[in-house]
Amino acid sequence: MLTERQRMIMTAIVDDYIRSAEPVGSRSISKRGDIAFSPATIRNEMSDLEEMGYLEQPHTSAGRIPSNKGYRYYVDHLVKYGTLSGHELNVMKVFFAEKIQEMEQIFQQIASVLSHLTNYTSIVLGPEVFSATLKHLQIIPLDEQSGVAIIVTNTGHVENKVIRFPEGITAADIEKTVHILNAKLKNVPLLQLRARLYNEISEELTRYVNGCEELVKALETAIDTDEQDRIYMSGTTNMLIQPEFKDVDKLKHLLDLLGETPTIARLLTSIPEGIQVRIGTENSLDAIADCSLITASYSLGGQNLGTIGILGPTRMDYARVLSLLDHLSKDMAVLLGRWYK
Amino acid sequence: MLTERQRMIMTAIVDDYIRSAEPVGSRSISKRGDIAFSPATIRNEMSDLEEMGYLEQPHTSAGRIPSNKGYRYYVDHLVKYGTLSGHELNVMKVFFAEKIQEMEQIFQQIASVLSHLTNYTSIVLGPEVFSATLKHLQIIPLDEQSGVAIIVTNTGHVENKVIRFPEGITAADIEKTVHILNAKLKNVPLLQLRARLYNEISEELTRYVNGCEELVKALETAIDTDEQDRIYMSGTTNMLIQPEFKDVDKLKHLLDLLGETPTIARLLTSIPEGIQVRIGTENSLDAIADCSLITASYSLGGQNLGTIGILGPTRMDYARVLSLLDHLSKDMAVLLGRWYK
DNA sequence: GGTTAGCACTCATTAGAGAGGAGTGCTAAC
DNA sequence: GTTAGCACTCCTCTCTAATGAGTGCTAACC
Repeated sequence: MLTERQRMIMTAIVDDYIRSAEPVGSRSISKRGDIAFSPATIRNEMSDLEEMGYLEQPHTSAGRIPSNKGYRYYVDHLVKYGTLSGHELNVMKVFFAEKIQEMEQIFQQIASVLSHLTNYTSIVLGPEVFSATLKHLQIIPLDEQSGVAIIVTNTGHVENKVIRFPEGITAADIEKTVHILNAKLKNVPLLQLRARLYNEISEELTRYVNGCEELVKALETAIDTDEQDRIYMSGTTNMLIQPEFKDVDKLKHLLDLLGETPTIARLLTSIPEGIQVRIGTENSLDAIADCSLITASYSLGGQNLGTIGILGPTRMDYARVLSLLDHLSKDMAVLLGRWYK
Repeated sequence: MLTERQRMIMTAIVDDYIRSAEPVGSRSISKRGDIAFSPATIRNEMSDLEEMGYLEQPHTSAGRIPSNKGYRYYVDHLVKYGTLSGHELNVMKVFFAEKIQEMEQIFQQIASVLSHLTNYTSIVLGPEVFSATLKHLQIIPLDEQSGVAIIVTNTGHVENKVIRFPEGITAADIEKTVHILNAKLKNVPLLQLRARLYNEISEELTRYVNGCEELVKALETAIDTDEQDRIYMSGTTNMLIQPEFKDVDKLKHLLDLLGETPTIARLLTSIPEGIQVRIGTENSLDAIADCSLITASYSLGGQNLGTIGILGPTRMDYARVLSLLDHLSKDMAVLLGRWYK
């Protein structure tokens, strides 16, 4: 579609604009050395590129900036993954060498490393709890009417919820129920837990225990954990230093959105595996219409576990972020493999 | 110290400045009606008040604004608690009528109500877990080398931590240890748990179980929960709309600080009971040198549990926030009483 | 035909000048 | 003790002109 020269010019414009945040003029490209044409020639090409929708002009006498379509073309055809700098590798090495105590720490730290290295906002989607299997289920009574339901997975993750006991159920009933459930449900994937609770189990239970339907219903709420617990974020305040968010209103919208963990969780879970770049309005959330979201899924043993991502202005350093995410998502497999042992 | 007229003028200046965020001139005060003196007279008084350090002047030909000392005097001697508006009462009524499922929800919601009613940032310090007593302690093995230690309190709070088993300990040993610990430690306040673990218990345990010292040490880390889990915050982005934070650098510092939950936790736990106002540099944190922190502790049955607070610019509506916090902290006692039943 | 030099034109940005106005401090009169 | 009057300060706003980066177009060049 585009000639080689147009591709070179396009690359130059995107690169320059990413660096400077200023519209790029024909003369500055001509002076770069790698494109040995006069400003007039480049102007003609730029005019064509604008007509095709890859560039736009803030006003008649300004340089050009990439349009969303332009960024898309750049990401799809032009960007070259860079190699990581010594500093970057070092920061990651230090991080991966650290002794990790808790699962959650890994993801919080990954997010922290990402935002520090990029000066953008990082979002990490931790592994789905549901891919884990049930290790142990327990109800610990607090008083006559209520107790804490606790679910432990094989990964060491603990979910807990205060539940209210149904009327007239005895402590012995509860104990019996839990005992039966444990025997039946051990090592069952959490994902299937709900279905199993309803189909097989509850039928059998009613034979032994009075009023256990209510109890099972209460238990169900405990496994119904929120997706938002999987979200780890870091560097949200880095948005402040981006010139595209000088406007306080726009900034507030953005930060408010980032505070809505459930929305962010929904956004990240809806993204397919692999490395993905969503530019501007491709995200269909108004608040991040000026942002790009780059994500990379990480996996273990072929199974997709979660996603790490960077949210920055559309004018973000795609090359660097892409190579960083690529590298880090692969390292995570190693790290998690070590953890799960 | 101050004459009645000076106090009136002081009140007028603070009130006006809180409303307008603009330096207050002598003429505008004279026109208010409640102070029937000419601008010249008021100018003389203002000059005296400035000399005493209660007012300052951004530049020679501007009006006066309250100094930190001025705000301090205002808060200590001049402010009158307002009565809450119908709207405010209504929002709170709706909130308190809501069915609360989990303890944590209460505090998150209180924070949310506070920030929405005030348009400032709210911070809630939840009750100290340590004031609760141990209901149940358990170790659920994940594999040969590790397991999850779970602690349930009488309030339904659950703490959990992955621990590594000491070398050579058997499943039976672990079970025995947990059994002994439960018998010994049930209903012990968490605060005393650590001491009891070391003094009485571990001595007795060594008689029965091999290598249990290591296990106890691992358990200890589980009760060592972070203060930061007690912090609930809402409305941090409200800082953006305050004119005192037009400066992006200052704003970033502030938001970064608010993201450091441990620091915030330390700040709030260091504040004495009752209603407290900390103005500007009284907080000794650079990032909130232009902010005031108003806090009110809440209690249940005479025992202090935690704190609710509002962080806003020093130019904040003290009267409204004070009466709101006063009211809400008292309501919380009722709410928590109902919860603990 | 592709490339380039030249030139007129556009328009955001900046600096400077001047007017306006809010507010003060001081003095003198009430 | 209070107030009117007045000179003075200094911020803010607006207007203007200059600057300059960048464009589009045309005509010449290879």
